Amino acid sequence: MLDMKRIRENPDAIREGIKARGQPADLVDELVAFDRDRRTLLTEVERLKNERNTVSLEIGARKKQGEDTSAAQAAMRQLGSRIAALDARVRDLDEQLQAKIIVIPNMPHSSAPVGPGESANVTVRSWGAPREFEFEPKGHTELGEALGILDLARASKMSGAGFPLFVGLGARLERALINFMLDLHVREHDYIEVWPPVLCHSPSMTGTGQLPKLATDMYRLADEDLWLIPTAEVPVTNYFRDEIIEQPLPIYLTAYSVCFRKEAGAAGRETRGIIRVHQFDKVEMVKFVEPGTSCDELESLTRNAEDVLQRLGLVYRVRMLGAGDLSFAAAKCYDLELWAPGKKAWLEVSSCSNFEDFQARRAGIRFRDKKGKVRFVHTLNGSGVALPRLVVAILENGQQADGSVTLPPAIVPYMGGIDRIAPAGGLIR
RNA sequence: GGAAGGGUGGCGGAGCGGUCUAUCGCGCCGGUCUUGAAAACCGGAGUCCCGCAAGGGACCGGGGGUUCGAAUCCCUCCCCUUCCGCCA
Repeated sequence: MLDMKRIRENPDAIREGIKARGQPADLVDELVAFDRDRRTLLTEVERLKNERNTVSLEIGARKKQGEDTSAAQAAMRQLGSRIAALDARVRDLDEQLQAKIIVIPNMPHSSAPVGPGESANVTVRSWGAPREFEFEPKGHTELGEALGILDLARASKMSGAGFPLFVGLGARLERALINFMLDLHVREHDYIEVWPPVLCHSPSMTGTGQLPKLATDMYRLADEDLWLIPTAEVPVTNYFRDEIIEQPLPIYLTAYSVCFRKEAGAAGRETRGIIRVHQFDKVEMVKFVEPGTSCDELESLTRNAEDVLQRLGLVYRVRMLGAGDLSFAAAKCYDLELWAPGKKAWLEVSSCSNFEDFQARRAGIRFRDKKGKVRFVHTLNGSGVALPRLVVAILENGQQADGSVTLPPAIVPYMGGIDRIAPAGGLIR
């Protein structure tokens, strides 16, 4: 959420920012008009309340003297109904204002390139060289099913299309990767581990910016105000919702969680395999930092995510998103994309974003600066990293001519010493 | 799911119709003293909104009501704690 004062004082800059995202900016003018009306009414009703407070106090004093105050009481009763009417109008304007301001996206950071959609995205660096294959590399679905570690047919029997089912060493690989990533962030990157709820209510979803815009992309329980989280960003960022953080910043939190997404707008895209699924595992990193430091913190957050990929020896590139491709709440974002040689495509496994004070304002997350003044923190988060696509890259990169898959050395200790998955036929341990 | 008790400033905790301008304690900030710190003493400070300012208004879990006037009385919803039931 943007500061209303900022919109009031720089409407042109706000309009520019929204247009850079490729969205219509007419809401800004409505907002400015509503805000002006609200302040006029507010000034008026506050004047009347001051009068009521003063006179009511006098009435009390005069009654003690035994005076007749019925005339004054009648006048105040009338004033009271005027106040009630004005209060109702102010509240109405407040609600409309809130409904409008909550759907205005964050302003793109000045360093984010401008251009429609994905057109302005740029590769800022890349790591590793794609492996040369002496045979035609297979896709992860074929590999996984042949190895008996991925069973999409049975998954759909349980839950319908779009759900992963890992079996045997596939399930173990999933668990090993989660542990590997959490250990890395906790032991070497100074994050504190959190194991959060995967159902969150509307205030939390609004706090991080999933609501109201993404309501149709999320699963919701039928009888309660609870949603299945699309990312651990939601519960972990809301850790400090409506709080003034009393401990020193920055604070780094990391969490594994399962994530749920309807992918409603993605019908027909990536339907085969586990590249786009309704449920997936992810390790998330979240930062709460002082405003002046958030740019640098985004760089180190991104390096933390890259570290996962480098230790696994996977080829990747870092893309800086243009304004047109930024998510609703982000001011700046780097995507990490893994090379998948079977699919011959780059797969997004992490989005590292700086939200500046946009989420903090919605969620009421504040701190005291050096002068003791209460201010909004800046929040950041990034995947560190998302699992299904990571598994895709590991399978496709590690595949051998005989159909087996060699695992990255870094994960072998987490696999109990197993460094290779070979086809065995049937259910195997 | 049932019963009881609670939600007050960063924390603890008073207040139960009008000097509430929300007592007090802890913690916090500044100062005195000290080589430095602690202690002691003195002083300061809740959050949000409107206003150039002076100042004004709102906020005692949320919403509604009663009243000239509500932290205080009434209704309602939410949350927390304890006990019972069920349960991984």
